[in-house]
Amino acid sequence: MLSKIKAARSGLRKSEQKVADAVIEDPDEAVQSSIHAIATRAKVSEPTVIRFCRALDCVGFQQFKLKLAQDLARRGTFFYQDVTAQDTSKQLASKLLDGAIASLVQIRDQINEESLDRAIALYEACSRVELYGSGGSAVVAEDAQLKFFRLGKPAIAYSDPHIQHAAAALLDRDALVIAVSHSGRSSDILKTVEIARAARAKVISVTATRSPLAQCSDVALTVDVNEDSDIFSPVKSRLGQMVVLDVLAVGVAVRGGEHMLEQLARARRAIDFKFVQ
Amino acid sequence: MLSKIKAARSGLRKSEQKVADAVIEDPDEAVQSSIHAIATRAKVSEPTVIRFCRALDCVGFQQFKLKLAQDLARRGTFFYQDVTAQDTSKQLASKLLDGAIASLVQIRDQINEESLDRAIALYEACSRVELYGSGGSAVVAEDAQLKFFRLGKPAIAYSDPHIQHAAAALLDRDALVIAVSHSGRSSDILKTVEIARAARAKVISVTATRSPLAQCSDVALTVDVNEDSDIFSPVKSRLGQMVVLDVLAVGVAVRGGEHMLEQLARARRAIDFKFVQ
DNA sequence: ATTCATTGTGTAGTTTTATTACAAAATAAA
DNA sequence: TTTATTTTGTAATAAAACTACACAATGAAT
Repeated sequence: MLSKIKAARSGLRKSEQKVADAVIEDPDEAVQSSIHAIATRAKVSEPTVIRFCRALDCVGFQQFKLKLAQDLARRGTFFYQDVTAQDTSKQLASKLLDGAIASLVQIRDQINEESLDRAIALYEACSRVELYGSGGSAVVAEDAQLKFFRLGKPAIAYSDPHIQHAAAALLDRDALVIAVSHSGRSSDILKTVEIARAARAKVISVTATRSPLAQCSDVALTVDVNEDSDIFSPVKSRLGQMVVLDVLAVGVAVRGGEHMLEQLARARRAIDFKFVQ
Repeated sequence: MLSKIKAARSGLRKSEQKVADAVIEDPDEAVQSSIHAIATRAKVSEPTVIRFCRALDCVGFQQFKLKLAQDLARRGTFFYQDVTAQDTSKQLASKLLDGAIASLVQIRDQINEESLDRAIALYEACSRVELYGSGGSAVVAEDAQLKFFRLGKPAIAYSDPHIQHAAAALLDRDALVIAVSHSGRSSDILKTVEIARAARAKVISVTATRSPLAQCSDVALTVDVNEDSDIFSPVKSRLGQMVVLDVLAVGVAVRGGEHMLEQLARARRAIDFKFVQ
């Protein structure tokens, strides 16, 4: 709703724009105000405020306020907070989970559909997949390997930079590399990708926007997350990377049709077989 | 707010309870209704509706509606939806991310503070940590190893069940095991934990509520997630497990005071050093 | 069982808020 | 400059929210 106001602003009449500005300036105030209060603040007449609401596809002021309130509620649900030594365990957990949730919300709102489609196309065109990630990203690469090797083409993950170099040198034009790196600035992974591209392999990177790694890959699936806060290596971006790779794998699976879904179901049953009870 | 109404219901007067019931029965309708409409539906007078609002710590009906609306907005934000073959990539990604977010919200709302405190205490009392997880859970165990080994005590993750057995047999009463398993029913991990406990090591499990694994460990950090939908091995519970272990590690770090935080900062800088630019 | 006190509920009226109809002002076109 | 059109505000109306107060119900004490 707030973004809708911003988008619609230029298409509004002059005095309606004043209302838009007043609302944007302090939305929290706006949801608690009456028409009169908003009209006064925006220095316009009361009917203008109603016309403003109608221009935004609301039947009246009340509905506008309701929509705005819900928008604000969604927005402010999971906000990042620093943990302090005084927090109880419960508070600590809530804060960290809120942070993680907020970062996934951010990723959801930033999905680049085109990149995703191109990534799926690259997988469909390749004959095998190699996943490279070191340190924390190794975990993500391994997790993704588990998904991709069930999709029918060989998939393998390497976490040692030296082995990555060697493996990359042995790739060919039918190979697909998925390079995972939080910062996209680690010299190891950049070198590996350079080698892989020299061997004419295709490269999908899962990394930060506009990072060197993103720039030197065929498709970049970007995962940008506010990490200032993480005490350890970046958990939040790791979660995001895992989900993004899950999206890619599911995307491939869904486009693979019945046959592929059946194959996946079989793989799951084989694992469930090991459970007791 | 809705849960507040439910909680307050019994403490309300008879006719106010009628209002509560009317609101609970159809909250979405309620947020769009006037006092008159709600009063009619609940078969009470209009002032009763206002008194009902006041009983819930709202200054008036408008504020009540606003709060309720925001509550509903938060509630219905991320709901799980199955992916279909007709989805665009964008829809697919949104659905999967919503599902992941919903599961983290669920975990946040289910945190057991007492378990968390006891888990922190177990870490503080131990001299070394071993992390066991196989298959998908191996990834989680490895990720956690990265966190825990920075906290000052040796930490090692094993993903091969046979090696887990052997390692568990060599533990002593000062060792802490962190056992990760989605289902908590894999016979391998149960056997491993049995061996570890026979060696008098302490066991923290990260698994499903009331699973065999949860029942045979000293502390269970439970991660319950609706997985019906996952095409692959359970991504959502894996995310949840990672975050829960992050909470545990941060909890330990925060209680460790300045010294420990400084040590962690140093570890991060050592890694950042490798980046280009 | 009856009275009195207390609590709960509704009626009727008041105030505030939202909305409409219309007229004046501003803008653009002829 | 005139005319048509759009934009904006004024004033009136309708609707909604709220208040004051009176009546009803309940329960405790005689």
